[in-house]
Amino acid sequence: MAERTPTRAVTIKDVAAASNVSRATAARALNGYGYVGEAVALRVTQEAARLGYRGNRVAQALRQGQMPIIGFIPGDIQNPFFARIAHDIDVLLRSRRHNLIIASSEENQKQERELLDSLFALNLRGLIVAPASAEGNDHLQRLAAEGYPLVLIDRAVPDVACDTISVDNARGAHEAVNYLIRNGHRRIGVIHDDSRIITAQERLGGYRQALSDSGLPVDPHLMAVSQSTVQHAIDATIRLFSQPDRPTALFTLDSLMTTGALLALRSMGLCVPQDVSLVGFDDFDLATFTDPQITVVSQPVGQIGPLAVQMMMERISGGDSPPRQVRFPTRLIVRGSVARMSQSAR
Amino acid sequence: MAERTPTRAVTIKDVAAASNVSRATAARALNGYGYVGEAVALRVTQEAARLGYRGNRVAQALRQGQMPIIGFIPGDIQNPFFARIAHDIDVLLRSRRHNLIIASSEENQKQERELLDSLFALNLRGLIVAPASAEGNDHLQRLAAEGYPLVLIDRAVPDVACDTISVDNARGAHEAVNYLIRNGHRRIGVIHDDSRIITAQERLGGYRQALSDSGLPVDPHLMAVSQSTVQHAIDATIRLFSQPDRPTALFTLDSLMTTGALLALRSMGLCVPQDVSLVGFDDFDLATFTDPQITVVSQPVGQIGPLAVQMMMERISGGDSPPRQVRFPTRLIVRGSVARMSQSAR
DNA sequence: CACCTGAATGAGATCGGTATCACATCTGGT
DNA sequence: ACCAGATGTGATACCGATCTCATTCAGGTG
Repeated sequence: MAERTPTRAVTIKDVAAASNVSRATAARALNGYGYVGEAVALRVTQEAARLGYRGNRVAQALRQGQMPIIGFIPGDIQNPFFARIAHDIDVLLRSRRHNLIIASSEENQKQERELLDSLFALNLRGLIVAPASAEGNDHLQRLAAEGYPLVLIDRAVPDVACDTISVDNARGAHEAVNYLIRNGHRRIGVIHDDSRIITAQERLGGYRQALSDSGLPVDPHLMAVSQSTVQHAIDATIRLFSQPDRPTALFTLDSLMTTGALLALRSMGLCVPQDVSLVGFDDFDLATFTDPQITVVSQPVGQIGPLAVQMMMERISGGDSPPRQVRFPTRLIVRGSVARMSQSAR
Repeated sequence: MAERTPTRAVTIKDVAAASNVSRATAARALNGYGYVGEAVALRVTQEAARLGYRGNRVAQALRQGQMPIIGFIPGDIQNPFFARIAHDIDVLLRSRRHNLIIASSEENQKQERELLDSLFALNLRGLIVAPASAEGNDHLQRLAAEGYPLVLIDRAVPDVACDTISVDNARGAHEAVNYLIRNGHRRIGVIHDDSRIITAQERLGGYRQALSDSGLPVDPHLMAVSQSTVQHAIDATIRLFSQPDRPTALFTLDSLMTTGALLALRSMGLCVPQDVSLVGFDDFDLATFTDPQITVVSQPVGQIGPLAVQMMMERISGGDSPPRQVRFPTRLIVRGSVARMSQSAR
């Protein structure tokens, strides 16, 4: 049928020639605008189908100014949290005839800047970003100020006026720690990371606040610095629980740290929840896989992607309403990893 | 500084005007080809920097025929196996100044076809695909025949002549089942799926072959049909182990099924490995998280992405050597989930 | 019957960058 | 002094699709 040299694609010129009309008329027939004769329109569409014509998106994009593509810069695509969101965004965008480019910043702001530049140069329609750092976001600020479609997810940052979707980290952490306190715990350890990721800062803030609200001291000996990897969390947990007067409960700031803590506690021969109670931030597969299952603060992962896409599409189609800042509540899922402290043990 | 209206980007025309040279000269200076005077070159690059000029990739792509983008169609981006590969590909492509578009087929061939079309229309430089089905791959075949840069990963399919990277599924499965046999097991169950994914078929083939090689019968009662989800695997496992003469060992064809099997066995009060020995195909986080840890057939995940990128870049830069078909060996990682059958128990 | 309106079409500009070609200038060798 | 070749620069075509503008022709109106 369609006689095609291997390398050359069918252009609108070919269709026009095959239909004995001009390029302009062919374009009108194929895109259905302006005046086109019925017979001609039919002929053109048939020829297009016969030749296997597919419009060249690049040329269209040049004319119209942009590619039908949205960029997504998550903190780390291998993190199930972001993988899930990426998947949701991808599916929804596709249903709106757009594509998604994913480029992971690997929690590195320098890389984030580079990615931003490189994606921006592709003339995408907009960007969805989970900023790697709470500070130094002038690159985002500039984009937002220019009115470029930008949606921030998971991590709100100050001074950047754009649509933002985040989670109430402070309150979630507060609730988790408070739950431990209500169960009689007084020495509550925390594995946190010293990075500039704002979610971690907010969660640590919630931990501190919960302690002070109950009149408990914020003891530096109970706070172990880690990074957001399983291995670092293992080390930090071991450090924390090798102390003479060790915590009776532990709060971990994300799922990787929770995993690390579990592995470390097991290697130290400490049982959850008999020896140590545990609450983690962010729900994850493993949490229901252990025995007992882990009590966690869960985030509404499934709502973030869809809302991000909705906000993005509104921006793209010219909505210039003031930026929306949505903050989802978290939910404490009580499972079996917290034991009630007896009075005597305090 | 750079006086920019919000919507209009800096073009090479602006740079040329600011430098008092023609567009052609500006282009030469910025891309470093042809003859350009030293002083002029300096002036142009400085003006470009001052104005914040970023080349328009879309225009470049139109001229040169393609976008500096590779497409990737995995079976399921939420599967850690593919997430890992996607990440590797992304990092390597970026170091070669390319971007990656990921579009998950969700193991659905129809969707795969649609994605292929939609990505193809974007004039990408090439596609990396994990075909959803072993059959009906005329869409891939056509692309390969045209000489379009195409690399198939994880799943080799017959009749498509292009670079392919896969894993020796049959041999891996054979080795796993053989290991169970050597440990005295005779009634070895398998959870398989009836889908058209070729890896599953090959692994099931290895299971069958290992049994026949040892003179053991292939008993349909020992084979439970599932799908590649945790929930389906749970059901299949329960069915399998509710029979009167239940298996003493179980082989699962992928990590999701292994997870499901573990959950099901626990819910039935069966202990691994005392009551049932278990070997799974594909290593995964959970496997080292359980007690005892699970013996698995591991695939060289970390090698697939890099090799795929290498092959792709060779194709893009015009290499027209005959298609390479690389098949990686698997490795049996012996951990604690297989018990030796005593003679008496047979 | 001149004039207008709407339908149908083609010619050509345009998007931003790149590549070819032509023109000018300069150098050095004979 | 003259020409070949190297060097620097601008004009212009081109990639493929779209859109504006001009043109043509049919039919209706005063």
